[in-house]
Amino acid sequence: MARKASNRPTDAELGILRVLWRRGPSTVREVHEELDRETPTGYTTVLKQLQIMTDKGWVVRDESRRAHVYSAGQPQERTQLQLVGDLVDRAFEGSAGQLVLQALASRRASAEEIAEIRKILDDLEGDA
Amino acid sequence: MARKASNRPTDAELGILRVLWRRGPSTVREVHEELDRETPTGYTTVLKQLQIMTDKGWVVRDESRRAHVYSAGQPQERTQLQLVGDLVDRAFEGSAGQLVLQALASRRASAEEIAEIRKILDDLEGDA
DNA sequence: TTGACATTACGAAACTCTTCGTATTTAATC
DNA sequence: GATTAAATACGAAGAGTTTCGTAATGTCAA
Repeated sequence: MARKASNRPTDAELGILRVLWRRGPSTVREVHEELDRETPTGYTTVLKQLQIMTDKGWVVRDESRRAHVYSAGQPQERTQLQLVGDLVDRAFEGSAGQLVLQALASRRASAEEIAEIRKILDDLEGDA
Repeated sequence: MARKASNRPTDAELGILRVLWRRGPSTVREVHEELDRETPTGYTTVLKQLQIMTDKGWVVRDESRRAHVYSAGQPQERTQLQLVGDLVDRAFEGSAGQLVLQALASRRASAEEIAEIRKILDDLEGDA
């Protein structure tokens, strides 16, 4: 009796991806140091996660040096896109507009972001 | 060695919440019939989930009749808000604006929704 | 009251996720 | 080559999720 794999990074995996997005390619030690500051974590825990994430394809590993170097397997934007699309399907019946409304209603967006959002809205209406 | 409870509905739980949001208060049989169309599921599976969700507080149970009647424990919008906020924190470094940009870049929004989004943007800028 | 049948309760199996201890390997240094 | 420090590999434990079979219970009708 299993659940089907969900095609999105788990919480721990996303925590590591955040670090890699910020730092770029990093060794286990580097990832661990940063992660350990936010959330105390064992070194081998991070190592194991990175190994698992390599298998799953979330990160790629450069083994050319003794300390392997890991980096995100796909651009940050692509992963974010997947996550948003997934949430739209699971909680908003496929309506991105509804999700946007909830997001804007709840949290601050910067003036620059608001301007960018307007531009995208213009483009969207231009097509229609 | 545990992961900490994540304060958001799991996939199966969200599937059931979607049904309750659409149908309103429903018996196990009603939820099962609808869910089974999209994703074949056993009756007792749905029952068990609803019992678990009752414990977790995601749904409330009316036992006044033989066939218990379940309904969502909080408004759809509130759960959606939690989910969006959670994703903003976990994948967008707290920036709702970035999430909105990704959402709009990826999926269609209706003309009505776009108009509504513009209105919210106006309000946001009015405050600032 | 006694079937018959629907419904709920209970419990466990199969699997994933997360964590980390211990063992092994690697590479530089003596 | 032997020693040593750092890094990786392995494996397993504990918690949570998802699924469902089977048992117990409730309800209506004959």
